[in-house]
Amino acid sequence: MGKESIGITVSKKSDFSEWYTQVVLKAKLADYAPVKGLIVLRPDGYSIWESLKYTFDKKFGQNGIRNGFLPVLIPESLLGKEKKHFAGFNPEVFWVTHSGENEVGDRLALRPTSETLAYTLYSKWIKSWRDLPLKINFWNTALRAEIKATKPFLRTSEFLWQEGHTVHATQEEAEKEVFKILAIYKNTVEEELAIPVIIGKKSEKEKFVGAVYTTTMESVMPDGKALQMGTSHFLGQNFSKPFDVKFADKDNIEHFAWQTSWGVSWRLIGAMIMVHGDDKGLVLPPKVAPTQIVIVPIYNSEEDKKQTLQKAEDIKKQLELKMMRVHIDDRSEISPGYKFNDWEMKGVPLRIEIGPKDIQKQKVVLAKRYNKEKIDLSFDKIEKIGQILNEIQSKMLETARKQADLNTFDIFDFSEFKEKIGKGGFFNANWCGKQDCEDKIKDETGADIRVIPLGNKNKVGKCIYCNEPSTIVPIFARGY
RNA sequence: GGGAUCGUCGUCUAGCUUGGUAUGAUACUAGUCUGGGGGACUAGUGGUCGCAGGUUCAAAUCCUGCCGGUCCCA
Repeated sequence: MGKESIGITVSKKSDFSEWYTQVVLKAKLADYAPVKGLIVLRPDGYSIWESLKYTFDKKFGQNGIRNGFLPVLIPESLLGKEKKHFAGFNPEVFWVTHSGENEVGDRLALRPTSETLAYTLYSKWIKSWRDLPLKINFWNTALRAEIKATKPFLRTSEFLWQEGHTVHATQEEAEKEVFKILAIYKNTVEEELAIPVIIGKKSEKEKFVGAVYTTTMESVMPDGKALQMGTSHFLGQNFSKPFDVKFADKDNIEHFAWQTSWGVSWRLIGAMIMVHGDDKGLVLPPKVAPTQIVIVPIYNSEEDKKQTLQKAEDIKKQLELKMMRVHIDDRSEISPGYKFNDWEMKGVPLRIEIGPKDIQKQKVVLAKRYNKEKIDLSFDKIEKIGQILNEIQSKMLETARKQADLNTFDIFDFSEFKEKIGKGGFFNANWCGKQDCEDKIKDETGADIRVIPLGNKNKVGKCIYCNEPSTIVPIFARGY
């Protein structure tokens, strides 16, 4: 196997789909499981997830949300209680029909989502207005059988996610919660993963089955397709009624509660790979990188080796004191060049090269992954590395934002829309609000309404399809 | 939902048309030399050819079914 097949063998531009799969496998984030549509997370992949979980937990906690845990099996009778909800999920539910040799009475679903189970419990737990609000988040996996072609992190039959479920005494408070969560999602994804997103509402057609409305966070990927990166739903009383989630209010009258549910999944990792990766492999934003800095010591004689490794250790300790995640690649059997390529494929944000020549000049060579820049840094400036990592983080967001802007277009003419949609992108287009037009646009272009951005009001125009007057400007795109 | 294509040591692969106990590389192990962008030489380990049937004296190769991967189009 030559150097061609150790690294990524296709370019991101010419064969995006193949490129993506290779990066996931070769950067050792994940591998395929023996069952169709399931993947295994390897330590570097799981570490990114843990980092996101840590940040979300902190922010959820500040908002009065605590974590709980729900079982994976849901009886059919429960899952079917809210009819539209059930109809929406039924085609992709995995069913457990046997325990050992015996058939189970009520079939058991492997949870596709936990609303029905959580709310059965909530109805027991909530009696009084004093029990509200109830805000619990669950970190778990959900199972939805994917018949179509699967893709690691983006479309798998089981995925890691968090699902939050809150209950409130008033509609106003519940709706406020929906948007608070959406804001947490947006700022976390932008600050941690350096991916710019657009938040807003889904159309009636695209909303979560069972919700009153769905808010969403969407981003345009480098191949021009849209990726839904998280949703926060206002459930109204649609579930509290069938599940009997009610409480005695201060007026001593029983009321049905108002509810929300919301989630993000490991799709966020998929988005990060697509947005930042390049032809050499993965590029990790420093904040979520399992290893932020790799030190490659270079030496030949035994004496040089000792001296170089010693200095590398010193630098490592110095950086670790500042809470940076550092690794020294002291593998002796492979050459420095191999290591450079290896760590670049794995996306480590910064590389420090140090050898006898550097020690003589009291400096190291610092290589930045995201723009391939190499600079000299003297020993007494080592502590500046923290600052450099922060700069990289913000530059990456900036670059991603420019990329997204280049993939976003205002469009006023339907035939022009049909022509341009082939190349992908986000299209801002006026829409009359009728589902009929939405359906026909989808039929003729393959694009659907990804998001109706917040604060988009009174932009007077004509519906791109039927030419009726319109004040709504959703983003149309083909999605993942 | 429709179409195409693939599955052989850890990885990539030759062999399949025309059946006869599997080729090479890389990785791995050991040693020597090397070391600032995917090193060199020598020796060694590793595969019941995705799974299950069938045809045959004989199946990686032919037939049937299944499982899994990848890509393209709705």
